[in-house]
Amino acid sequence: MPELPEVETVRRGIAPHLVGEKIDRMIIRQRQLRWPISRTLPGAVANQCVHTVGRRAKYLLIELDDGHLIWHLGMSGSLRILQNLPTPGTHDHVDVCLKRGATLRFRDPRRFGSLHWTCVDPLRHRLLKNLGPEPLGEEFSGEWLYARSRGRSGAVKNFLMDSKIVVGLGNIYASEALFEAGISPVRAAGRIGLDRYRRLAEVAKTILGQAIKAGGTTLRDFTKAEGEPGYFAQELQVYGRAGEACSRCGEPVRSRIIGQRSSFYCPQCQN
DNA sequence: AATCGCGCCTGACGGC
DNA sequence: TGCCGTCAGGCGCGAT
Repeated sequence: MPELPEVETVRRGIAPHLVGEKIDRMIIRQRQLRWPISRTLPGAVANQCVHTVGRRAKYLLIELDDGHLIWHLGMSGSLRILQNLPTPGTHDHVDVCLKRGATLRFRDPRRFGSLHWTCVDPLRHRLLKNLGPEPLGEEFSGEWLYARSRGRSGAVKNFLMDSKIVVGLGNIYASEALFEAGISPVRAAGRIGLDRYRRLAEVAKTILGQAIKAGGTTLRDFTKAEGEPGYFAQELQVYGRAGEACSRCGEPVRSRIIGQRSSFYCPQCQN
């Protein structure tokens, strides 16, 4: 389940192998992802050079001569750079073959990922145009959260995971940030003060920054571009730790479903 | 405008 | 051993 740090790790892993390279061809074995891949995509990208590999939220933006690939890994997607091309497995849906021989291979067992092509500003694409600020950017702050949360009665965890409020805070990091900030995940977003939101924004930035530095969380399907796992899973304080002692007070960590998502928190430390 | 629930899909896991 | 039901999970979307 790639979250933002994982996607950023993938971006950094594949970028050096792609930038400046020319695409020979694209092979699509399975079009039916979250949205069907356009039939015209392979023809559109052939013989184009890669200029940059960027990211907006969890979307990777691969800039070519005449447009951008907008690539989402869903929850089980991976992108690998391969020099010697093994026979594709059942879930290896897309290959981007470069002229000089390397291949970018997309594997996605659950097919929640997506791949789009756009010839205009990718930030204007329907999937990107309404996204909130990047969590590591300056626009994202306690003040921002406070202002946007006034009058909202829903649980703060759902508020944090709303991509119009801030992107890249998925289920894992939302739980972790709320634990660090000492805020109950079910507290109404509109009933949290500025000081607590400042703390929340601060810890969110710290946690995401540390996770990126560590190379992303390792859970189930995730591995970095080169294949080795990230090393952040051991740093998670509450996620996936129901029943274990809270690292701060020793009370058992609890889990419950909030907004159809499993959530983890310490009933003693978070209120 | 905010909020809620759905559905896409497969692998892992538990129960029998 | 094998089969089956259940669940997780990102996130856009339609309904309320």
